[in-house]
Amino acid sequence: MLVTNIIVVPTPKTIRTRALLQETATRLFAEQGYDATTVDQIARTAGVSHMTFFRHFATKDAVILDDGFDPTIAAAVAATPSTLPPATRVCTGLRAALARIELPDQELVRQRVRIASQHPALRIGMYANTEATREALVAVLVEDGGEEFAARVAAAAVLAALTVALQEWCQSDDELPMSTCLNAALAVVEGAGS
Amino acid sequence: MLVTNIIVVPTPKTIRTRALLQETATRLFAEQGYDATTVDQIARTAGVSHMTFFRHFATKDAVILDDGFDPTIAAAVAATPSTLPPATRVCTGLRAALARIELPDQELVRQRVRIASQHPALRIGMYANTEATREALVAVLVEDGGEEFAARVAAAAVLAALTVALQEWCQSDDELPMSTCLNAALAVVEGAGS
DNA sequence: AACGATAATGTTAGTCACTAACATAATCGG
DNA sequence: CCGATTATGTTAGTGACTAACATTATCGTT
Repeated sequence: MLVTNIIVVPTPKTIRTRALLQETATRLFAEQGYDATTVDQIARTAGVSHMTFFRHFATKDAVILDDGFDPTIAAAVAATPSTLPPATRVCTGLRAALARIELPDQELVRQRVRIASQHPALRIGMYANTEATREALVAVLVEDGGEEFAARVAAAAVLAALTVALQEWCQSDDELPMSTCLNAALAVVEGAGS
Repeated sequence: MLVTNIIVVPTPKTIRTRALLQETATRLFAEQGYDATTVDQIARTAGVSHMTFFRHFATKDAVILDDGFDPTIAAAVAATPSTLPPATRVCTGLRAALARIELPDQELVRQRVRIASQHPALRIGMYANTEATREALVAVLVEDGGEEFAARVAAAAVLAALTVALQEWCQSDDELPMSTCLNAALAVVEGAGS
Protein backbone atom coordinates (compact mmCIF):
# COMPACT_ATOMS: atom_id res chain seq x y z
CA MET A 1 0.00 0.00 0.00
CA LEU A 2 1.21 3.42 -0.95
CA VAL A 3 1.46 5.76 1.99
CA THR A 4 0.33 9.27 1.14
CA ASN A 5 0.20 12.40 3.23
CA ILE A 6 3.34 11.62 5.17
CA ILE A 7 3.71 14.31 7.79
CA VAL A 8 7.23 15.66 7.65
CA VAL A 9 8.43 17.04 10.97
CA PRO A 10 10.44 20.18 10.25
CA THR A 11 13.88 20.31 11.82
CA PRO A 12 14.70 23.24 14.15
CA LYS A 13 17.00 24.81 11.59
CA THR A 14 14.29 24.65 8.96
CA ILE A 15 11.89 26.48 11.24
CA ARG A 16 14.47 29.13 12.04
CA THR A 17 15.50 29.78 8.44
CA ARG A 18 11.91 29.89 7.33
CA ALA A 19 10.93 32.40 10.00
CA LEU A 20 14.02 34.48 9.31
CA LEU A 21 13.16 34.66 5.63
CA GLN A 22 9.58 35.66 6.39
CA GLU A 23 10.62 38.40 8.80
CA THR A 24 13.27 39.71 6.42
CA ALA A 25 10.90 39.72 3.48
CA THR A 26 8.08 41.40 5.39
CA ARG A 27 10.41 44.13 6.55
CA LEU A 28 11.91 44.72 3.10
CA PHE A 29 8.49 44.74 1.44
CA ALA A 30 7.28 47.33 3.96
CA GLU A 31 10.42 49.44 3.58
CA GLN A 32 10.88 49.53 -0.18
CA GLY A 33 7.85 47.86 -1.73
CA TYR A 34 7.16 44.41 -3.14
CA ASP A 35 8.32 45.02 -6.70
CA ALA A 36 11.52 46.79 -5.66
CA THR A 37 12.52 43.81 -3.50
CA THR A 38 14.04 40.86 -5.34
CA VAL A 39 14.16 37.32 -4.04
CA ASP A 40 17.93 37.55 -4.28
CA GLN A 41 17.95 40.54 -1.96
CA ILE A 42 15.72 38.82 0.58
CA ALA A 43 17.95 35.78 0.53
CA ARG A 44 21.20 37.72 0.80
CA THR A 45 19.83 39.91 3.59
CA ALA A 46 18.84 36.78 5.47
CA GLY A 47 22.31 35.35 4.83
CA VAL A 48 21.29 32.52 2.53
CA SER A 49 21.25 31.84 -1.20
CA HIS A 50 18.23 32.27 -3.45
CA MET A 51 17.95 28.52 -3.77
CA THR A 52 17.36 28.20 -0.05
CA PHE A 53 14.58 30.73 -0.39
CA PHE A 54 12.82 28.64 -3.01
CA ARG A 55 13.27 25.50 -0.97
CA HIS A 56 11.24 27.11 1.80
CA PHE A 57 8.72 29.00 -0.35
CA ALA A 58 7.47 27.89 -3.72
CA THR A 59 7.04 31.44 -4.99
CA LYS A 60 8.04 34.94 -4.02
CA ASP A 61 4.57 35.81 -2.80
CA ALA A 62 4.33 32.71 -0.62
CA VAL A 63 6.87 34.22 1.77
CA ILE A 64 4.25 36.66 2.98
CA LEU A 65 1.04 34.82 2.13
CA ASP A 66 1.68 31.46 3.75
CA ASP A 67 -0.31 30.99 6.90
CA GLY A 68 -1.31 27.84 8.72
CA PHE A 69 -4.96 28.53 9.35
CA ASP A 70 -6.51 25.96 7.03
CA PRO A 71 -6.56 23.12 9.58
CA THR A 72 -8.10 25.40 12.22
CA ILE A 73 -10.86 26.55 9.90
CA ALA A 74 -11.51 23.04 8.63
CA ALA A 75 -11.79 21.72 12.17
CA ALA A 76 -14.19 24.49 13.17
CA VAL A 77 -16.43 23.79 10.20
CA ALA A 78 -16.31 20.08 10.94
CA ALA A 79 -17.57 20.85 14.45
CA THR A 80 -20.78 22.46 13.17
CA PRO A 81 -23.99 20.37 12.95
CA SER A 82 -24.02 18.49 9.67
CA THR A 83 -27.77 19.03 9.42
CA LEU A 84 -27.31 22.70 8.51
CA PRO A 85 -27.05 23.86 4.87
CA PRO A 86 -23.40 23.91 3.74
CA ALA A 87 -23.14 27.69 3.42
CA THR A 88 -24.48 28.13 6.94
CA ARG A 89 -22.00 25.59 8.25
CA VAL A 90 -19.07 27.42 6.67
CA CYS A 91 -20.26 30.77 8.04
CA THR A 92 -20.66 29.38 11.54
CA GLY A 93 -17.34 27.56 11.41
CA LEU A 94 -15.50 30.65 10.23
CA ARG A 95 -16.84 32.75 13.08
CA ALA A 96 -15.70 30.14 15.58
CA ALA A 97 -12.27 29.67 13.96
CA LEU A 98 -11.35 33.33 13.76
CA ALA A 99 -12.50 33.95 17.31
CA ARG A 100 -9.85 31.43 18.31
CA ILE A 101 -6.92 33.41 16.90
CA GLU A 102 -4.98 35.16 19.66
CA LEU A 103 -4.85 38.94 19.63
CA PRO A 104 -1.07 39.24 19.06
CA ASP A 105 -1.38 36.86 16.12
CA GLN A 106 -4.22 38.99 14.81
CA GLU A 107 -1.86 41.95 14.63
CA LEU A 108 0.57 39.93 12.52
CA VAL A 109 -2.25 38.86 10.24
CA ARG A 110 -3.42 42.43 9.93
CA GLN A 111 0.06 43.62 8.95
CA ARG A 112 0.43 40.92 6.32
CA VAL A 113 -3.03 41.38 4.85
CA ARG A 114 -2.36 45.10 4.76
CA ILE A 115 0.72 44.61 2.62
CA ALA A 116 -0.92 41.94 0.49
CA SER A 117 -4.05 44.00 -0.18
CA GLN A 118 -2.05 46.82 -1.66
CA HIS A 119 -0.40 44.83 -4.42
CA PRO A 120 -2.19 43.12 -7.32
CA ALA A 121 0.21 40.20 -7.44
CA LEU A 122 -0.27 39.55 -3.74
CA ARG A 123 -4.04 39.90 -3.89
CA ILE A 124 -4.01 37.32 -6.64
CA GLY A 125 -1.89 35.13 -4.41
CA MET A 126 -4.54 35.42 -1.73
CA TYR A 127 -7.15 34.17 -4.17
CA ALA A 128 -4.89 31.28 -5.06
CA ASN A 129 -4.52 30.38 -1.40
CA THR A 130 -8.28 30.50 -1.03
CA GLU A 131 -8.54 27.60 -3.42
CA ALA A 132 -6.60 25.35 -1.06
CA THR A 133 -8.72 26.44 1.89
CA ARG A 134 -11.84 25.85 -0.15
CA GLU A 135 -10.88 22.30 -1.03
CA ALA A 136 -10.06 21.58 2.61
CA LEU A 137 -13.59 22.68 3.51
CA VAL A 138 -15.07 20.66 0.66
CA ALA A 139 -13.35 17.58 2.05
CA VAL A 140 -14.86 18.21 5.47
CA LEU A 141 -18.37 18.85 4.15
CA VAL A 142 -18.35 15.85 1.82
CA GLU A 143 -17.13 13.58 4.59
CA ASP A 144 -20.26 14.51 6.51
CA GLY A 145 -22.42 13.39 3.62
CA GLY A 146 -22.69 16.71 1.81
CA GLU A 147 -23.02 16.96 -1.93
CA GLU A 148 -19.69 17.99 -3.48
CA PHE A 149 -20.88 20.69 -5.84
CA ALA A 150 -22.96 22.44 -3.18
CA ALA A 151 -20.09 22.16 -0.74
CA ARG A 152 -17.67 23.76 -3.18
CA VAL A 153 -20.05 26.61 -4.00
CA ALA A 154 -20.75 27.30 -0.33
CA ALA A 155 -17.07 27.27 0.61
CA ALA A 156 -16.08 29.45 -2.35
CA ALA A 157 -18.78 32.05 -1.76
CA VAL A 158 -18.23 32.36 1.99
CA LEU A 159 -14.44 32.47 1.63
CA ALA A 160 -14.79 35.21 -0.97
CA ALA A 161 -16.81 37.15 1.59
CA LEU A 162 -14.10 36.48 4.19
CA THR A 163 -11.43 37.84 1.86
CA VAL A 164 -13.34 41.07 1.39
CA ALA A 165 -13.86 41.29 5.15
CA LEU A 166 -10.12 40.84 5.78
CA GLN A 167 -9.26 43.54 3.27
CA GLU A 168 -11.68 45.92 4.94
CA TRP A 169 -10.43 45.05 8.42
CA CYS A 170 -6.73 45.45 7.67
CA GLN A 171 -7.26 49.04 6.63
CA SER A 172 -9.04 50.02 9.82
CA ASP A 173 -7.40 51.22 13.01
CA ASP A 174 -6.21 48.85 15.71
CA GLU A 175 -9.43 48.98 17.73
CA LEU A 176 -11.82 47.44 15.22
CA PRO A 177 -11.90 43.68 15.83
CA MET A 178 -11.78 41.23 12.96
CA SER A 179 -15.07 39.70 14.06
CA THR A 180 -16.95 42.93 13.33
CA CYS A 181 -15.88 42.94 9.68
CA LEU A 182 -16.46 39.21 9.33
CA ASN A 183 -19.95 39.36 10.78
CA ALA A 184 -20.88 42.27 8.54
CA ALA A 185 -19.68 40.34 5.49
CA LEU A 186 -21.42 37.11 6.44
CA ALA A 187 -24.65 39.00 7.08
CA VAL A 188 -24.57 40.12 3.45
CA VAL A 189 -24.17 36.56 2.22
CA GLU A 190 -26.85 35.29 4.54
CA GLY A 191 -29.18 37.96 3.19
CA ALA A 192 -28.91 36.67 -0.37
CA GLY A 193 -32.08 34.60 -0.18
CA SER A 194 -34.49 37.42 0.62
CA MET B 1 -11.30 68.69 -16.54
CA LEU B 2 -9.41 65.47 -16.91
CA VAL B 3 -11.12 63.04 -19.21
CA THR B 4 -10.93 59.45 -17.99
CA ASN B 5 -12.18 56.25 -19.50
CA ILE B 6 -11.43 57.25 -23.06
CA ILE B 7 -12.84 54.56 -25.30
CA VAL B 8 -10.24 53.55 -27.84
CA VAL B 9 -11.73 52.28 -31.07
CA PRO B 10 -9.57 49.34 -32.17
CA THR B 11 -8.37 49.45 -35.75
CA PRO B 12 -9.29 46.50 -38.04
CA LYS B 13 -5.73 45.23 -38.07
CA THR B 14 -5.63 45.27 -34.28
CA ILE B 15 -8.79 43.18 -34.12
CA ARG B 16 -7.43 40.70 -36.66
CA THR B 17 -4.03 40.27 -34.99
CA ARG B 18 -5.62 39.92 -31.59
CA ALA B 19 -8.05 37.26 -32.78
CA LEU B 20 -5.29 35.43 -34.64
CA LEU B 21 -3.16 35.32 -31.50
CA GLN B 22 -6.06 34.03 -29.42
CA GLU B 23 -6.90 31.29 -31.92
CA THR B 24 -3.28 30.28 -32.28
CA ALA B 25 -2.72 30.19 -28.53
CA THR B 26 -5.90 28.25 -27.83
CA ARG B 27 -4.94 25.65 -30.42
CA LEU B 28 -1.37 25.32 -29.17
CA PHE B 29 -2.48 25.07 -25.55
CA ALA B 30 -4.92 22.31 -26.46
CA GLU B 31 -2.34 20.46 -28.57
CA GLN B 32 0.71 20.56 -26.34
CA GLY B 33 -0.35 22.05 -23.03
CA TYR B 34 -0.05 25.48 -21.45
CA ASP B 35 3.41 25.07 -19.91
CA ALA B 36 4.96 23.52 -23.00
CA THR B 37 3.82 26.46 -25.10
CA THR B 38 5.97 29.59 -24.89
CA VAL B 39 4.83 33.08 -25.74
CA ASP B 40 7.55 33.17 -28.36
CA GLN B 41 6.10 30.11 -30.03
CA ILE B 42 2.59 31.54 -30.07
CA ALA B 43 3.90 34.76 -31.59
CA ARG B 44 6.05 33.05 -34.21
CA THR B 45 3.24 30.67 -35.17
CA ALA B 46 0.95 33.65 -35.62
CA GLY B 47 3.65 35.35 -37.70
CA VAL B 48 4.43 38.18 -35.30
CA SER B 49 7.09 38.99 -32.71
CA HIS B 50 6.72 38.40 -28.99
CA MET B 51 6.48 42.17 -28.43
CA THR B 52 3.34 42.29 -30.53
CA PHE B 53 1.90 39.56 -28.33
CA PHE B 54 2.47 41.60 -25.20
CA ARG B 55 1.03 44.71 -26.82
CA HIS B 56 -2.22 42.84 -27.27
CA PHE B 57 -2.21 40.83 -24.03
CA ALA B 58 -0.69 41.97 -20.77
CA THR B 59 0.22 38.45 -19.70
CA LYS B 60 0.48 34.99 -21.20
CA ASP B 61 -2.72 33.81 -19.53
CA ALA B 62 -4.70 36.83 -20.73
CA VAL B 63 -4.63 35.42 -24.27
CA ILE B 64 -7.09 32.73 -23.25
CA LEU B 65 -8.78 34.38 -20.27
CA ASP B 66 -9.79 37.72 -21.74
CA ASP B 67 -13.48 37.94 -22.40
CA GLY B 68 -15.71 40.94 -22.82
CA PHE B 69 -18.59 39.99 -20.56
CA ASP B 70 -18.11 42.54 -17.78
CA PRO B 71 -20.24 45.28 -19.38
CA THR B 72 -23.06 42.83 -20.11
CA ILE B 73 -23.12 41.56 -16.55
CA ALA B 74 -22.88 45.05 -15.09
CA ALA B 75 -25.78 46.24 -17.25
CA ALA B 76 -27.93 43.28 -16.24
CA VAL B 77 -27.31 43.90 -12.55
CA ALA B 78 -28.04 47.59 -13.04
CA ALA B 79 -31.39 46.62 -14.52
CA THR B 80 -32.52 44.82 -11.35
CA PRO B 81 -34.66 46.69 -8.79
CA SER B 82 -32.41 48.65 -6.46
CA THR B 83 -34.71 47.87 -3.57
CA LEU B 84 -33.48 44.28 -3.39
CA PRO B 85 -30.53 43.25 -1.17
CA PRO B 86 -27.23 43.49 -3.08
CA ALA B 87 -26.56 39.75 -3.15
CA THR B 88 -30.03 39.11 -4.56
CA ARG B 89 -29.49 41.78 -7.20
CA VAL B 90 -26.23 40.21 -8.34
CA CYS B 91 -27.80 36.74 -8.50
CA THR B 92 -30.74 37.99 -10.53
CA GLY B 93 -28.54 40.05 -12.83
CA LEU B 94 -26.20 37.13 -13.49
CA ARG B 95 -29.05 34.85 -14.50
CA ALA B 96 -30.30 37.47 -16.95
CA ALA B 97 -26.84 38.23 -18.36
CA LEU B 98 -25.82 34.63 -19.01
CA ALA B 99 -29.17 33.85 -20.61
CA ARG B 100 -28.29 36.50 -23.15
CA ILE B 101 -25.12 34.78 -24.41
CA GLU B 102 -25.70 33.09 -27.74
CA LEU B 103 -25.32 29.33 -27.94
CA PRO B 104 -22.33 29.32 -30.35
CA ASP B 105 -20.55 31.76 -28.07
CA GLN B 106 -21.35 29.48 -25.16
CA GLU B 107 -19.41 26.70 -26.86
CA LEU B 108 -16.35 28.93 -27.14
CA VAL B 109 -16.66 29.89 -23.50
CA ARG B 110 -16.94 26.26 -22.54
CA GLN B 111 -13.81 25.34 -24.47
CA ARG B 112 -11.81 28.13 -22.87
CA VAL B 113 -13.04 27.48 -19.35
CA ARG B 114 -12.26 23.82 -19.90
CA ILE B 115 -8.64 24.59 -20.69
CA ALA B 116 -8.37 27.19 -17.95
CA SER B 117 -9.87 24.94 -15.28
CA GLN B 118 -7.22 22.33 -15.82
CA HIS B 119 -4.21 24.51 -15.09
CA PRO B 120 -3.42 26.17 -11.74
CA ALA B 121 -1.93 29.27 -13.32
CA LEU B 122 -5.00 29.77 -15.48
CA ARG B 123 -7.43 29.13 -12.64
CA ILE B 124 -5.61 31.78 -10.66
CA GLY B 125 -5.94 34.06 -13.67
CA MET B 126 -9.69 33.47 -13.59
CA TYR B 127 -9.79 34.57 -9.97
CA ALA B 128 -7.79 37.66 -10.88
CA ASN B 129 -10.26 38.50 -13.64
CA THR B 130 -13.08 38.15 -11.15
CA GLU B 131 -11.69 41.11 -9.25
CA ALA B 132 -12.29 43.43 -12.23
CA THR B 133 -15.81 42.07 -12.69
CA ARG B 134 -16.46 42.52 -8.98
CA GLU B 135 -15.42 46.16 -9.00
CA ALA B 136 -17.60 46.81 -12.05
CA LEU B 137 -20.54 45.44 -10.09
CA VAL B 138 -19.60 47.44 -7.00
CA ALA B 139 -19.68 50.58 -9.11
CA VAL B 140 -23.18 49.73 -10.34
CA LEU B 141 -24.52 48.89 -6.88
CA VAL B 142 -23.00 51.95 -5.23
CA GLU B 143 -24.37 54.21 -7.94
CA ASP B 144 -27.83 53.01 -6.97
CA GLY B 145 -27.23 54.06 -3.39
CA GLY B 146 -25.87 50.78 -2.07
CA GLU B 147 -23.31 50.61 0.70
CA GLU B 148 -19.86 49.88 -0.73
CA PHE B 149 -18.72 47.18 1.66
CA ALA B 150 -21.96 45.22 1.33
CA ALA B 151 -21.83 45.63 -2.42
CA ARG B 152 -18.30 44.27 -2.59
CA VAL B 153 -19.09 41.29 -0.38
CA ALA B 154 -22.19 40.44 -2.37
CA ALA B 155 -20.41 40.71 -5.72
CA ALA B 156 -17.41 38.69 -4.51
CA ALA B 157 -19.49 35.89 -3.01
CA VAL B 158 -21.84 35.50 -5.95
CA LEU B 159 -19.02 35.68 -8.51
CA ALA B 160 -17.15 32.99 -6.58
CA ALA B 161 -20.25 30.83 -6.88
CA LEU B 162 -20.39 31.62 -10.61
CA THR B 163 -16.78 30.53 -11.04
CA VAL B 164 -17.50 27.19 -9.41
CA ALA B 165 -20.58 26.82 -11.59
CA LEU B 166 -18.56 27.51 -14.74
CA GLN B 167 -15.95 24.94 -13.76
CA GLU B 168 -18.64 22.34 -13.21
CA TRP B 169 -20.41 23.21 -16.44
CA CYS B 170 -17.33 23.11 -18.65
CA GLN B 171 -16.68 19.50 -17.69
CA SER B 172 -20.18 18.31 -18.57
CA ASP B 173 -21.31 17.15 -21.98
CA ASP B 174 -22.65 19.51 -24.61
CA GLU B 175 -26.28 19.06 -23.62
CA LEU B 176 -26.19 20.51 -20.13
CA PRO B 177 -26.96 24.24 -20.35
CA MET B 178 -24.93 26.77 -18.42
CA SER B 179 -28.07 28.02 -16.68
CA THR B 180 -28.57 24.70 -14.91
CA CYS B 181 -25.18 24.88 -13.22
CA LEU B 182 -25.56 28.57 -12.45
CA ASN B 183 -28.98 28.12 -10.88
CA ALA B 184 -27.76 25.24 -8.74
CA ALA B 185 -24.84 27.32 -7.51
CA LEU B 186 -26.94 30.39 -6.77
CA ALA B 187 -29.45 28.25 -4.89
CA VAL B 188 -26.66 27.25 -2.51
CA VAL B 189 -25.73 30.87 -1.87
CA GLU B 190 -29.34 31.88 -1.44
CA GLY B 191 -29.71 29.08 1.11
CA ALA B 192 -27.02 30.49 3.36
CA GLY B 193 -29.46 32.30 5.61
CA SER B 194 -31.45 29.28 6.74
C1' DA C 1 34.69 12.44 20.84
C1' DA C 2 34.80 10.41 16.22
C1' DC C 3 31.58 8.48 12.79
C1' DG C 4 28.20 8.01 9.38
C1' DA C 5 23.66 9.05 7.63
C1' DT C 6 20.50 12.47 6.58
C1' DA C 7 18.96 17.01 5.86
C1' DA C 8 20.13 21.80 4.67
C1' DT C 9 22.53 24.76 1.83
C1' DG C 10 25.55 26.56 -1.97
C1' DT C 11 27.09 27.06 -7.00
C1' DT C 12 26.27 27.33 -11.57
C1' DA C 13 24.01 27.55 -15.61
C1' DG C 14 19.96 27.78 -17.72
C1' DT C 15 14.67 28.86 -19.34
C1' DC C 16 11.06 31.94 -19.88
C1' DA C 17 7.75 35.77 -18.86
C1' DC C 18 7.91 40.39 -19.31
C1' DT C 19 9.80 45.45 -20.13
C1' DA C 20 12.27 49.66 -22.09
C1' DA C 21 14.09 52.09 -25.86
C1' DC C 22 14.47 52.92 -30.23
C1' DA C 23 13.90 51.87 -35.30
C1' DT C 24 10.89 50.61 -39.10
C1' DA C 25 6.81 49.65 -41.66
C1' DA C 26 1.89 49.68 -42.41
C1' DT C 27 -2.35 52.43 -42.44
C1' DC C 28 -5.37 56.20 -43.22
C1' DG C 29 -7.32 60.92 -43.51
C1' DG C 30 -6.77 64.84 -46.32
C1' DC D 1 0.46 61.30 -52.95
C1' DC D 2 1.86 62.90 -48.25
C1' DG D 3 2.13 63.46 -43.53
C1' DA D 4 0.65 61.80 -39.12
C1' DT D 5 -0.66 58.16 -36.56
C1' DT D 6 -0.57 53.38 -35.38
C1' DA D 7 1.20 48.70 -35.48
C1' DT D 8 5.21 46.13 -35.44
C1' DG D 9 10.18 44.68 -35.14
C1' DT D 10 14.91 44.45 -32.86
C1' DT D 11 17.75 44.30 -29.18
C1' DA D 12 19.19 44.03 -24.75
C1' DG D 13 17.99 43.49 -20.34
C1' DT D 14 15.71 42.11 -15.50
C1' DG D 15 14.01 38.84 -12.43
C1' DA D 16 11.35 34.65 -10.99
C1' DC D 17 12.09 30.03 -10.96
C1' DT D 18 14.39 25.17 -11.97
C1' DA D 19 17.85 21.26 -12.52
C1' DA D 20 22.00 19.08 -11.37
C1' DC D 21 25.55 18.48 -8.63
C1' DA D 22 28.86 19.69 -4.82
C1' DT D 23 29.31 20.95 -0.06
C1' DT D 24 28.42 21.65 4.69
C1' DA D 25 25.50 21.19 9.14
C1' DT D 26 23.16 18.45 12.17
C1' DC D 27 22.34 14.62 15.05
C1' DG D 28 21.87 10.01 16.77
C1' DT D 29 25.05 6.21 17.63
C1' DT D 30 29.04 3.97 19.12
